[in-house]
Amino acid sequence: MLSKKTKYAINALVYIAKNKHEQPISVSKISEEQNIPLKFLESILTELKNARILNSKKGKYGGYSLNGTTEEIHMAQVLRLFDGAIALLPCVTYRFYERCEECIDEETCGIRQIAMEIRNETVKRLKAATLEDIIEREKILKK
Amino acid sequence: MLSKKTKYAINALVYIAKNKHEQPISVSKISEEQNIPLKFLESILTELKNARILNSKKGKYGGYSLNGTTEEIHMAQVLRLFDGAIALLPCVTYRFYERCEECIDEETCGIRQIAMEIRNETVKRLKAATLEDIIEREKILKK
DNA sequence: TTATACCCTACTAATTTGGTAGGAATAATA
DNA sequence: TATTATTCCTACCAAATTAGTAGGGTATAA
Repeated sequence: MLSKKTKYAINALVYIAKNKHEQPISVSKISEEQNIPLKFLESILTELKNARILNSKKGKYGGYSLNGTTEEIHMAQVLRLFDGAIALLPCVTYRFYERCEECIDEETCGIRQIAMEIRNETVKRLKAATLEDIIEREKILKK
Repeated sequence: MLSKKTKYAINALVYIAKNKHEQPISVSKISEEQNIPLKFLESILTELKNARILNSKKGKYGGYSLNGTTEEIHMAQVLRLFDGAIALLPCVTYRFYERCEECIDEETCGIRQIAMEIRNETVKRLKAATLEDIIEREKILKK
């Protein structure tokens, strides 16, 4: 399951992407429009900024804007940032590798292979889920 | 990520399946062979019994045996039992449906559609991952 | 210079995870 | 029938994670 943090982050990013003509957008605006607790959202956007997914501008009329195009930013990035590894097992992740303590032989572990196949498929789809793709899907669904 | 409970459960099931000629098998035997804390494993096997995935036999020379063939028992069942929903969002699960509180319109939510596609693919693969399949994969990997 | 924003450091309550402890009930066998 | 090996049942618990809140400090445009 995605954490609320991840869901909030994606919703905020999609919102910013949809309103790119009026950037930067303030936290309070996003908070109101997207139903996200203000202070919590503040910390989320700070993390997105530190990860260079967003740009920020301080002071009056400041706010956040995308750092990159809507085709470059995708769900896999956001998910890894807030929820960590995407895979079902720590031993099949690339960035967050860890051995399963209870595992007797990683090389011949049957569920490891299955977890790897699922991860590959999932990551492929999450990378394809760019902001552009999400917005496009919503347009089609609205018809 | 799979919880330890789920991993322990799968390892125990695979172990029981591999040794089906000497059933029933006691918790202590599985605990030793599979590196799983005894008391914790006890509670896991009780849950598997309550879910009718295992049979139990009380008293001396008692223990657990599979309730069903190795082709019938698969990872999706076990995962749902211990970790709940498989999907990334509560609004795309069949058995554990819940609305996302923050969601503005479920019908036109772009990430919902993506989550649904990922769930379908993942469930398909987890259902194909029967005990038989896991054991077969391990045989091939050992060569 | 003032109002509007982001930035930073703490704190916290509730839930989940990964167990442990102790004994009662049951069944095989000597 | 006593012993022993096993499952079954209830209760407890510590650590980690999640989903926030509180309270200012700091930068900047008008």
